[in-house]
Order: sequence, then C-alpha cells, then structure tokens
Amino acid sequence: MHGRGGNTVRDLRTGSRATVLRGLYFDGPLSRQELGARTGLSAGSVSNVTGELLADGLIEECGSVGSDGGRPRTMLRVAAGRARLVGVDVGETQVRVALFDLARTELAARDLPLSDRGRDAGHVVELILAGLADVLERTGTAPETVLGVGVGVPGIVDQGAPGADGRGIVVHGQAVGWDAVPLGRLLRAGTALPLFVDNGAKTLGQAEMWFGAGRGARHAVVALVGSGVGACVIADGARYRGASSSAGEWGHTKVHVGGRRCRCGARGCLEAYVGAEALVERWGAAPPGDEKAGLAALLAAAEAGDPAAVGLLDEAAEYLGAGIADLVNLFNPERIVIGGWAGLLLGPRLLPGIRAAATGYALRFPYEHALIVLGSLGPEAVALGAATLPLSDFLDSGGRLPDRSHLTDAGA
Amino acid sequence: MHGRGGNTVRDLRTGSRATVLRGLYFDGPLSRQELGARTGLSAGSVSNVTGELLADGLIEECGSVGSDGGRPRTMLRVAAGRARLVGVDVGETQVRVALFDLARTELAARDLPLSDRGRDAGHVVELILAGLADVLERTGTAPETVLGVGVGVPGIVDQGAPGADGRGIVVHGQAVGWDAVPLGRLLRAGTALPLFVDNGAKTLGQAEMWFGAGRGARHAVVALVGSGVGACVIADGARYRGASSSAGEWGHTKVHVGGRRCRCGARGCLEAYVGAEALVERWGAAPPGDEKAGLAALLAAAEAGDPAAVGLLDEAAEYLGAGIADLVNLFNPERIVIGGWAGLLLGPRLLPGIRAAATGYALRFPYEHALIVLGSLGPEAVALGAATLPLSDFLDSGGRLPDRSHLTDAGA
DNA sequence: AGCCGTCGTCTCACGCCGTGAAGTAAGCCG
DNA sequence: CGGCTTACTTCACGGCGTGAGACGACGGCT
Repeated sequence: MHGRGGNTVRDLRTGSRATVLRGLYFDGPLSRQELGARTGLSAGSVSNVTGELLADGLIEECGSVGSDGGRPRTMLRVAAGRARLVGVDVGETQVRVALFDLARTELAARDLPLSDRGRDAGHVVELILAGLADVLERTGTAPETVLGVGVGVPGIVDQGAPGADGRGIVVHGQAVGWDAVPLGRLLRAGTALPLFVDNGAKTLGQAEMWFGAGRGARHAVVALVGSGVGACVIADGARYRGASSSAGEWGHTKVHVGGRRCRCGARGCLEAYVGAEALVERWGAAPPGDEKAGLAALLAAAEAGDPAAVGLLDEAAEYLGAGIADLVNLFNPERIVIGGWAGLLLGPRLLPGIRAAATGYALRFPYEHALIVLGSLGPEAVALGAATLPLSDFLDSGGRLPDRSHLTDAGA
Repeated sequence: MHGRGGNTVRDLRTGSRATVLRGLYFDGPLSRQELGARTGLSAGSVSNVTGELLADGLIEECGSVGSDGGRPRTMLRVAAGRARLVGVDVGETQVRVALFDLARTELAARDLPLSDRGRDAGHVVELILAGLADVLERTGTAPETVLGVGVGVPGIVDQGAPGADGRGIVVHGQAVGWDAVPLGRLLRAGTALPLFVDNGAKTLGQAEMWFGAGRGARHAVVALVGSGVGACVIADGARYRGASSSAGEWGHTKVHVGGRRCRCGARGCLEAYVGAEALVERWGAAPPGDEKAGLAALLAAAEAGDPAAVGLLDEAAEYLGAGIADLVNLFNPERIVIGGWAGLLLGPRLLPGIRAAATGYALRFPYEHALIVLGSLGPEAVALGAATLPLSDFLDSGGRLPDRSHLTDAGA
C-alpha cells in the first residue's frame, strides 16, 4: 500500500517523460503533434517535455514532413547513440555478451565457451566480466554511457530486495546445479554498472514482445520450447512475475497425472512430452549428445514418413495444444507466441496440429480471442532480451541517466 | 498507450484521496498521523485530504487515543452510512439481492427462487429488478445514495466498451444456456443505478481476498470448487482479467490428456475429476437431483470406510493437488485459497492429501513461497463479493459519488 | 512576386498540487 | 500553573499541465 509510485507534482513530469520516450521508442519517429494525440498530453506539455528531452540529448529531430498547406511537422526520434546497453546470455554451452545502442543495433559481441567447469557459478561470472570488459574496450565505450547490464540465466531468479544495487539477486538453477547462487553479489564485485538479472526464457519472451511476434499485444504468453519448456507471461503490457518472480513455469504443468516421469522428479509434466530432451530420448534413433541434431533427425524421419516419428510428433502437437489450451483458459491472452529453438524448428510442422488440439481443449470464448503464432526472432535473441531489462528501466524512469559518479574506483 | 490514467495535477489529488480512503477502509480507524506514515503523504497533505473527505461526509472522526505526554490522536474511519451497495448473486436455483452499507453490514436481503423459466435471461432480469426495488423500498434507501449494483453470474462476462454505462456487458453462460446475453442492456432498461457484472466465482474470490482467507496477499489464487471448478486470480493486488475478462478458467485445465470427458465437451479437464457434479455422478450411490446431499453422502461413506468412496476422494485430492501445483507453477502466488461449497465441504478431509500431492507436483521454489488454505467465508459470500464491485470503483475514484441527476426520470 | 489560409509549434497566465517549516492545539508531568 | 511532548494546521514555495493566443513556415492562389 505504500507510496503509490509518486505523490508529488514532479512525478507527473517523470511520468510524462516516460510516456513520450516510450512513444518515440516503440512507434518510430513521431512529430510533436502526433505525440500529443498519442499520449493525451496537451500541445504545450509536449513542447515542454520534448524540449527537456532534446536538451538532455535523449531525443533528436530528424527531418520534417509536409502537411498539406500548413507548417511541416518536425519528426523526433530517440537518439540512438546517447547511451548503450549490455545483454548477456548465459547458455548451456557458452556465455554471450553483446553491446547494443539504444536503437538495438549490435555494436559488438563476444562468445565465450564454457569450459568443463561449466556449471561452476564463479567460472560463469569470470566469463561474463571478461566479455563485458572486452566489448566495452573494443568499442571504446565509456562506462558512464552504459545504462546497465542485463543477464539472462537458466533457472528461477529471486530478485531480492529492490533498489539494493542488484546485490540481493539470487539464482536457483536446478537444471545447471545452481542452488541459491548469489549472482548479484558475485557480479557486483567485478563491475559498478547497474545490474539486471532474469530467467533467459523470460528475456527471450520480452524480446519477442517488444520487437518480434508479440508486438502490440497487451496480454500475451510467449511459450518457449527448447530442451525444456517455459513461458513468459505478459499481463497488461508488463511481465507478470508473481510473488517471488517465478511465474510462468509452464513446463511443469501437469497434462497427464500419473504419466511420464519428468526430469524435475514429478510425473506427467508437459515438458516430459514436448521438450526436446524428452522427444529425442524417446525417439532413440539419434546420435546422443547433440540434442539439436537429434531433433532435426526426428523431424526428417517424420517428413520421410517414419510412422514412429510421425506418431511422436503428432503426440507432441496434441500435448502442446493441450498445454496452450491451459494457457488460454487461465490467462486469456490475445496472443500466444511459440518460440524457443525447438519450438521454431518444429513449429511449421506442428502448428496445424497444435491449433486443432487447442481448439478442442480450450474454452470457445477465450480461444476465439487468442491468436497462436510462431516467434519471429530466433533463440539468439536472449541477449537482446536481456538488454531490454536496463532499457525498460531507462524508459520507465523517463530517461533518467543513472548517477554513477562512484564508477571511478570500481572500474568496469 | 493512451492516457496513462491521469496527466494533470488534479489527478494527484484523486489518487491521494483514493489512497487515504483505501487505508481507512481496509485498516480500520487510523489517526491522521498513522495515515501519513502508511500512505507516504506529508502531514500537510493528509490534513488537506482528510479535510476534504470529512467535508464530503465520506469519513468521520471516532474518538481519540492518548499518546504518552502529547496531544491525543483523533481517529478517523469511513462513514459507514454515507452510501450503500447492492450485491446480487444469480445462482442456479435462486437470485439473491442484498443491500449493504459501506461497512458491509447487510441491511436487507431478498431471495427469489427461479421458476421453471429459470434459464431464461428475461426471467432472471425481472427477479433482479424486483429484488432490487424491494430491498431499496424496505430500507427507505434513496437511489442516489446507492453507489451501484454488483451482479455475480455464472459464465464468462464480457465487459464490453468501458464507460458505456454497463450497456455493453454481455454474458456467455454455457452452463445455464446463456449465449451472448446482453445483461447490461437488459438491466439498464429497468434501473438507472451504476451496473457492475462479473462471474460469480470471481466475486466470491474478491470477497475472500478483501475480507476472508486471502486478506493481505498481493498475489493469490482463489480456487473455487463447486458443481464446476473455477478460479479467481489476484495479481499484484488486483483481479487479473486477461484480454477479454475470462482469465482464471481453471476448471478446464487439462490434467489428463485423453482422460474423462467433461461437460464442456473436451477430455481430461480438472473439473471432470474434482467437480461436485462429476464426483457425485461417479459415486452413483446417491439420490439424484440434489448434488449437495450426494456429495455429503459420498463424504459420509468415506468417513465410514467405504473403499470406493475413499478411493474416489483420494483421487480427487490427487487431481486437486496437481491442479493447484499448476496454479503455483504458473502464477507463483503467495497464497492459494480453496473455496466454493464443495471445496469447503471436502476441504477438511482432502487438505492433507491435496498438500501432499501439490508438494510432489509443484516446483520446489514457488511451492515454498505458497500457502494453501481453506476459504473462510462460505458460498453465500457471492452477493457480498458482488457488492465489492461498485465499492472497488468507489474507492479507486477517491470517493467520487457518481453523478446521477438523471435518476428522477428512470426510477430505481 | 506577393498575399493568404493552414497548420505545427511555442509562450504564458492560471489554477492546482504536495512539501516542509513554522505555528497552534491539546493533552501529560511536575 | 508552566513546561514538555505530541498531533495537527497553516502557509509560502516550486512545480505541473492546460488552454488560449502568438508565432513560424509552408502551399496555393492571384
């Protein structure tokens, strides 16, 4: 019940700045005129706010467009070069660190393969910090122009106390053997940049929502099918986190009580029927070790008419449809985006079957309002999605550049 | 992207009034001092705002409490008699219309049994309007003191265009044969009072959240087990509605793909395993027609050791636990409240089994943060929950009494 | 070429807000 | 009865968005 997020008149300006900035960021160059119509602000206020943002260098004018008979409208856009973002994808085999400008152009990236110490958190932190230093140095990026470092990791992320400089962030990654790893504290020891950590599937979902197949939807679920299965829930335009930021664990939804055993220990999880690991294991006839090749082989066999492969995939489509029907019934989204590397690989073949199953399993009314589509970004967008974490903070704050005068002593 | 809910400085005052009013409503009598600490407002603003509210008659002073050595603090509370609320419960056998004051004291109520035309929407509307007129007249309530009429109905409620005076509200009640019934328009023809309609299960959930076992939780799911099965999802303190207000249809979640056929037409729905209708039907050895008696008989048989009854209930607990595990995984709530008449009847016996099953089926991390409890209000709270719909609107608007100068011509 | 109408943008007086400091009320203790 | 403590009120101040009017900057018309 505290605070309500701003009591004073100055908070109004923060809000207006945020609205204007978001409008320009997501809906391209806009004139002050259009900005007023879109934000509900009066022409005077738009002039005021844009003036401030221009003075801060956060936006810039870019040409003008004639308007029949009248004064041409000056277009405004976000100044792409004003600040930079770092996105980190902690995968199962490598760590990827990417540097973006505000227009999400990738300025530099660095892939660092995990050694055999792969599951050791200390090792991962070393790689992240090394990659971070590398991309900053190669591009000559001053630390104070970096809005923050977003990190997508496997497992559940407990955000800890807010405003605690990220130090309270703890990761529970059962799949990679991370048990309550204090990632925030570990990273904070090596960099003074603002830190943001979230589940990798969730950052990928965020990327699809902002720049991919989810664009424009206020209520959506991004269903992520990879080795395992996860989901990213967007409620009313914002990520739904739940009480301890672990909402959206769709893969361990029960679709068959008493059914197949899942790697999480329970029986009948969705993941045990449609996750790539489970599919490849059940298919059997594939070289072990390389899951992607295994899934591709399964798909090829099905295309060639192998009845076992066809059956397996048909069953996966059925279960996926049932799982999606659950999402439709529970969340009533306007869009369901199927992503993840396995989802994108299988999607073109499975989609008709998924839609058919979901039609039968979901309630008619919510299903009629939901669109099931494939993701459009590909799994490499995890780093981009991670970079949206500091970006989101930046936009919500109305373009407040973080004060980091303490940067000198800690280095980057 | 429109509006952001208030740009001008005057909206700040609306927000402050709402915060103060909510504080007083939910946390009993409070001094101006405490109000300031709780809301984050400065002492000056609290004085200002409470002065306004006092002048409007919305709050009142109620005694004072000594404070060691200093001026005693004057306590403030919401003026219970300043306005009234109507809650309507459209059940399967009767319509209940209840009139409350702001302190949720029931001033009058009227039960109107459905005739054999029970499933006819026109008949239901007649009963609602008759009950409404009756409770208003018996208590001598002037229509302009009524904040609004909240109606809880079976089925999915499409809220239509907002701000359209409720005229756009349409109900899809497949269980009672309502197909796109324009309930808003039908009711509007008979009363000029503000109208609010929502699913009955959702209004019951709202009541549990505000006054029952859900009090204080910001993220919760109220699981409602009756003849069918539903749920009410509270995300960040507010009902989660989804894109077309049908979120929370938990009963038709798939717990056993290819399993029992459900009355919705699909197979393997949770409702087909744990709903009272399904349980009684499978039990068989009960007088048909009276579901509640049937369920009580099943329960009694199980208590007496009848193995078939025990098996049925154990299975129900297993499935309920699995369904709740799904809710825990997907929504990551801090509390799960089990309500509904069947849920409350079976709860004491089933709860240990439910908890055991959920422990096994849910992921450890979110499950550790979730508490599974029984509801504390009973199924008759549907009308109370319905009355919270106009109340919620009233509180959120900072106590703006609706302007209804047009009331004279339309009557109540 | 000059003028006019059109439309985008800027400027500014106004009413309102919350803050924080100073002032006031209302009880206690000695 | 006076001093002390605590709750509340008053008020000057900086700041906000609005809406009306002023000010450009262009196309088209004469």
